[in-house]
Amino acid sequence: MPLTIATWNINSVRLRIGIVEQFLKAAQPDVLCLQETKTVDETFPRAAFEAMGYPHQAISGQKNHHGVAIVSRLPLDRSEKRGWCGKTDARHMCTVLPGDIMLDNFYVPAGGDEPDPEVNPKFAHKLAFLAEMADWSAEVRALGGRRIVVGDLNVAPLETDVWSHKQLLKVVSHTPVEVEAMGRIMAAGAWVDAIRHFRPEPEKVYTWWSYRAPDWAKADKGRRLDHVWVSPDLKPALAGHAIHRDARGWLQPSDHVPVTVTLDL
DNA sequence: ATGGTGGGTACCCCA
Repeated sequence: MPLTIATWNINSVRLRIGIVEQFLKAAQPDVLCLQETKTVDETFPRAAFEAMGYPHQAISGQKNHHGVAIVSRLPLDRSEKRGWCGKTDARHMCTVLPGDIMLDNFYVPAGGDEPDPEVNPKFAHKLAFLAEMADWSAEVRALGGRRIVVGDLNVAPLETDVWSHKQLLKVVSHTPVEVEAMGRIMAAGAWVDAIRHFRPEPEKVYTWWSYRAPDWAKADKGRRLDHVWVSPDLKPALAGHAIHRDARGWLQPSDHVPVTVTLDL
């Protein structure tokens, strides 16, 4: 049985519900994980997703910023949010899919502009969040079971995850300290990078292009900030993927594009 | 080296 999971930093789900519908019609994922929904739960467009065939919903929003959600054709069980770094930020939602597959949807702090935790508390928060994810991954590895992590992790870990490794060494998202922090998560052995399973280096792979570039497609100064990881026991089930680059060119786009992974279970 | 764009909200935060 195929299972397709999508992840997309939507940068306001209310503003972009139209292109979300466009994406769902085209890609037909079973589950869509959103980040940066930017709405409290009361004004999340529940009915629109129901009408599109996604009645099962696990939502964690807050005013102004952040916000994550999982909407699904399939029933969701034991959905819960959890605080990270001792904060109540809406950056994580967990649920269990049919077949006992645990799904975690993350929105890792972007980290501000200055890549120095001593002077920039946002960058310190990002590093602390990634460190907590590493501890959590070690626990997950010990527990075992079928698991999927998706989200905007705001780190482009590989040299080929950015348009210019050299020019981004001091740019938040690709600094050595962040890459090492993500390396410690992966060193726990809990995760297989599903996108790089399908698209190994040295191919360049991007999921985000800045709004500030006048011609994003021509300049193509992208970064791979959005990720899908699966537990090692799901690696044999990895059946396909897509990076929906065309969505960056849609009307009023998000700066991130949807990423889908299909498992054959 | 700098500033470029976009979203939410309420005149400034965050990405």
